[in-house]
Amino acid sequence: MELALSLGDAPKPFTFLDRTPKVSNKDLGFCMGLGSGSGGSSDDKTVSREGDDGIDRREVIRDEGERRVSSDPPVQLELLPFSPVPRSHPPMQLRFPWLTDNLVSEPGSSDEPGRSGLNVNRFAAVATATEEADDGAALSSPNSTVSSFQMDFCVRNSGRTKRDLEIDAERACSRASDDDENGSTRKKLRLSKDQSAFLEESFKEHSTLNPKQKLALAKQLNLRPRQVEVWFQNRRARTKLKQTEVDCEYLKRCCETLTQENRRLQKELQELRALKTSQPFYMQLPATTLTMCPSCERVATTTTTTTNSSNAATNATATTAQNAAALSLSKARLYPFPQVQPHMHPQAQTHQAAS
DNA sequence: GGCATTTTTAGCATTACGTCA
DNA sequence: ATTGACGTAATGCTAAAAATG
Repeated sequence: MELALSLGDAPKPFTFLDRTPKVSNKDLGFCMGLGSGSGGSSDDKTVSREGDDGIDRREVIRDEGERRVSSDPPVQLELLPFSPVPRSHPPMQLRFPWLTDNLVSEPGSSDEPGRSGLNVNRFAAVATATEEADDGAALSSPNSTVSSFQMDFCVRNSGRTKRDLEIDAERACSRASDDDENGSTRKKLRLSKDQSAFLEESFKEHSTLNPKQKLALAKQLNLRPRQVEVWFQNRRARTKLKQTEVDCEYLKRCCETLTQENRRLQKELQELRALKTSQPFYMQLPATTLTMCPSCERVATTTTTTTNSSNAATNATATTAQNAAALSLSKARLYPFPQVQPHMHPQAQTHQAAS
């Protein structure tokens, strides 16, 4: 049994969304609730320096949390595989922003019929996020595409209603503001199923995030970059733990198998010893030994015959044959490793061929 | 280029919160 | 209503890598 778990070492673009054009009409996947924040204030921008230092980062977090509620309808993103696309709703596609080649640069210039690429600035919440990302991107990467990406998603119907998502966002905001009042209390926002599902899908592509990806993901999910970062850290830890459990289970089974095999071999050895004492001709068998070729240090098999027992062997041909068969079977069982091929040194081979 | 210092990041252990039976 | 178990978000610390002077 072998488990292959690729975690993807090198950062690379998420590819599962690259495939979306192929399944564009069938759809992708999960229903994503984006609680839209209110329009970004100038204050928001001043504090969106995630990464400058820990303190500043926490400040950003607080401010972003306050923004989490809006009267704007939340944007729902369907990510459930191949769910039907209601005609009444424009087709959407949630893309990772760093996949610029997939993005629709201008509304209406979509390469896919029926898909309306929406400029992120059309949504107040996203516009806010863009402003933050501009700051963040400017810090993390001067050539970052984060600031200029345009998210291509539209409102879609899903199992959850818009109101549900609004309630989610309101609850999150209410908790956040309560915490802010308390000051010292630890915030713990439970991510929605949709957010988790999207993060999960992202994790399948990348087990680690670069700053650009982190920012973009945070924007899309309306989370703080730190939350995305933490989620990935915890997710990696869970993966590792799970893998450890699997490995442990596997080793346990190996151990059990080997213990059983050991018992069986011990038993067989006892039987062979009993056979040896009861049948003295057992010793007349040719002995197979392993020797090391001195020149190339490879193992070779040699067979020697006990010469002084030839008569006895002749007299007991049948018995010896039986013993030989039993012994060879036993040897095969005793040493279930890849057999050492009889080795002959190249020089010896040429010599033998010549003679 | 080599070195010292600072910053960033991932990993890890742990804590604390939310949910559920 | 309470409680304990569990899952998981969040925190703090460390070491290594990367960036900077």
